Amino acid sequence: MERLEEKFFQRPAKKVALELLGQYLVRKHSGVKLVVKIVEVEGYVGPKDKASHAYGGRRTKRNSVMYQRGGVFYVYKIYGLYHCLNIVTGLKDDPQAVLIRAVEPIEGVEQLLKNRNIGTEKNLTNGPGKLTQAMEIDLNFNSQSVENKELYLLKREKVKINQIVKVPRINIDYAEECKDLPLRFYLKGNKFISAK
DNA sequence: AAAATGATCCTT
DNA sequence: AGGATCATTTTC
Repeated sequence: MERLEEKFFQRPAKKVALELLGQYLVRKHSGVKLVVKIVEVEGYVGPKDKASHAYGGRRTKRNSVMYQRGGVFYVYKIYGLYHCLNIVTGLKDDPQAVLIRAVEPIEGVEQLLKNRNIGTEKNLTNGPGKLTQAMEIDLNFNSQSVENKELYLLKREKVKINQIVKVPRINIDYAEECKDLPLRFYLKGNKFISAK
């Protein structure tokens, strides 16, 4: 199966976000292979996006990865507890990214359950912090290329536009007029969409 | 140097 | 509806 290369991500975040739905994310870790399908994403679209870490061209130790070329992972720790997985999009010095919000388990469910220390698929990967815990994704992947051996994406059939729901993003109440922008996309009817 | 803040999750 | 929990960011 064909992998998504850096080139795929070197386009506007909104477009990349839409096309990421239905694609597979693969994690290889000490001989175990985990495969999931991306079912929910959010776009963060540059310096004028008040919801973005890079709003106003802000550049800090944490978000500096967003200014790299599209096709590298942006992983950060939130609330001191959880990790969020993003993929940088656009060209160098254009800070855009797509946040992976929810995925559907395809392969390696046993290991995913074990990593989350729970017994059922309910609440297994339906949120950004949950999926990173289930797949053992942490700061080690920050600024790594999508073209690496332990975490990468597989190209799958493009999802039809009428199966995609477009709504405002979540938990960005501070973003004022930007908070109503429809940049959260998910697969209609999928059981692994994050709460709310 | 100190205070505030989360692109969240879990329990009540 | 509120608490956990702490690295990062912002403020003084």
